[in-house]
Amino acid sequence: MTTLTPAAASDRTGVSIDTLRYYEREGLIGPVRRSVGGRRQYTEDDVFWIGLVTCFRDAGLGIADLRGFVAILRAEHPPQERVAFLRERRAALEQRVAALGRAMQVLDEKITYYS
Amino acid sequence: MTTLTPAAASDRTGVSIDTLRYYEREGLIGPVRRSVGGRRQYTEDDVFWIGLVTCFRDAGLGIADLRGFVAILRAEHPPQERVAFLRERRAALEQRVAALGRAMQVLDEKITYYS
DNA sequence: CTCGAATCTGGAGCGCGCTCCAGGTCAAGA
DNA sequence: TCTTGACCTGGAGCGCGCTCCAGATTCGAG
Repeated sequence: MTTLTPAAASDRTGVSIDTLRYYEREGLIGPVRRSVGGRRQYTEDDVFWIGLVTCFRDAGLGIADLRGFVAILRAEHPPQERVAFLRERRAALEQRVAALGRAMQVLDEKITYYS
Repeated sequence: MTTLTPAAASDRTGVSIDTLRYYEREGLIGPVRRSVGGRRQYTEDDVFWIGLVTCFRDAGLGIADLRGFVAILRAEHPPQERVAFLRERRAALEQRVAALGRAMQVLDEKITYYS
């Protein structure tokens, strides 16, 4: 199976090498397989997962939130517990969207006013 | 004209007294009028403005962003410059909404999967 | 085999956005 | 007048999310 060096994984994901190691330390990704010499070998699955993490980070979730997300998806949990957790997270995101909507409305008012 | 003490302004806005003073130091609000003895006296206008700041903070804008916002609205700028700035800010917020949408979609997929 | 680039680890440093603290001032009630 | 509590200032401290650094190790090209 073909794997990626840290530099390649960084290029593919747009996440810095330092941050990749940080995420791994924090348990958000991996643990990533190592070569005999101890170098990291990122798989396609790793890259995909990093993409998910990035997606949630971009959406404003904190490291702790993501740790929770990882925990729920990785460990064995009854489906209903997972669904409950996921719905809760979704609701939180909706709150954020609402906050953004309010701010955009204020901007729109100002834009109208100055136009 | 009736004014509010720091404690009252904090109650009304939901922003801590420390944070109100911090915002003032950073130029996001005020400068707030003072009593003879040097205590702050918040006006209704101040409270309203604090509401705006809070709205944008909740939407995820940084202190520096808000300083820019304040500068554009307070100082004399040609309307078209203000509008350009406001539109730019609005576009940034749309980006954030899009990021949230992507994250919510991922959650929805997982929810569907586990349901 | 040698050299240089890439990677490793542990830990320090940094910018942000507050939050807290010490030490002093002001103001309203008993 | 005295006390008590809210408020003042300047500055330190903190949690987050990286980011950078030193010093050692590994690996591929020549």
